[in-house]
Amino acid sequence: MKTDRKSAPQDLANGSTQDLDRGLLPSLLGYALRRAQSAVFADFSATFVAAGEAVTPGEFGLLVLVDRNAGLSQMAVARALGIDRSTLVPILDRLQERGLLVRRRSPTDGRTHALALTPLGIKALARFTKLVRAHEARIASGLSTAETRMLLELLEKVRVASL
Amino acid sequence: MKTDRKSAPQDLANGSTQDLDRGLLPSLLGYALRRAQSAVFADFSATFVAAGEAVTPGEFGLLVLVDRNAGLSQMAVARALGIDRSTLVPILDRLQERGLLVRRRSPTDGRTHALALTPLGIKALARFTKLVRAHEARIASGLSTAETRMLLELLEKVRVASL
DNA sequence: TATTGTTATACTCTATAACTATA
DNA sequence: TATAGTTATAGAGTATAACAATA
Repeated sequence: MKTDRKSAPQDLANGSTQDLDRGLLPSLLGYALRRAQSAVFADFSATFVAAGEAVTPGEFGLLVLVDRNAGLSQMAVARALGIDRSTLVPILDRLQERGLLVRRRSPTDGRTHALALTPLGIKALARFTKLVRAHEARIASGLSTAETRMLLELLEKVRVASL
Repeated sequence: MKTDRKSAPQDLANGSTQDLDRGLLPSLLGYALRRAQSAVFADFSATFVAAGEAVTPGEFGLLVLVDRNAGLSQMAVARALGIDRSTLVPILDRLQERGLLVRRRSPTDGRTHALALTPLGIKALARFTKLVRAHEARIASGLSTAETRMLLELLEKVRVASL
């Protein structure tokens, strides 16, 4: 396949309202994924800002993980999230400063911290979960339930194939 | 729907190989999108590193855009990419330092820059495009062509619903 | 020796605000 | 006045390397 450079349109210079030629980009899965992700992230942020809350998708995922798995270590969380252990430190610092989560010394292994939500963190997570459900309903509002299920399956197939 | 906190499993402390309980996360579109994106991004990076090239998905998209739309201004590119004009500056700086792209003064509007690929940039983009096609084939390798087409459509519906 | 968490450091992406040149 | 591009600055996310405490 060729890049087809010759068929480029005329000079569009600056603030033209007309659509740009995106070439092969619209046929790329990676590009569609990035654009969808970006729009979904914007809706997530807007949902929380509108409710006077401040949580990122990553923080929400972390809170759910710690809530469901008592006494998780930082390494275990980092592995589950696919990030470096050093990356996790400032994220936990912030959550801890906000009183949502605590690092306890593990009684069985002095090197690790047993992570746990505080009572405040548990209540906050319940509020966040409601907001996430509203957000999810909005981003899936253009899809039937069958399509939503299908999309989840296809995304998982892509994820596995990309590992 | 409830959060179903009671049914959480036993203490998993640290480096347990066993899978964690991710609660409601696997049913969330936003979460599936983030995880797929992350894996796809990792494959993109690995593909370029293996070929001795260094381009991010964002840089590739920018290069395609400038290639297909001669004389585009920075504002037009920023709008098309959905980023602030100030965010674009260091990205263009890097591409220009690498000799792939130039900022020319627009003859018609002294405030704007007409962006264009250099001959080197055009050749580089051709190489990058081949790598992207290989990368795309890999991430879509778990899908039939019908599924790939379907996934593109569903992602676009999600993007539009999230705006 | 190996692992966990932390710190120091660095790079990218993102933004807002203020500045300049031009319209 | 308004717009385009730049700079200064700041915050979040990502990483690597080195260190202390513990195993």
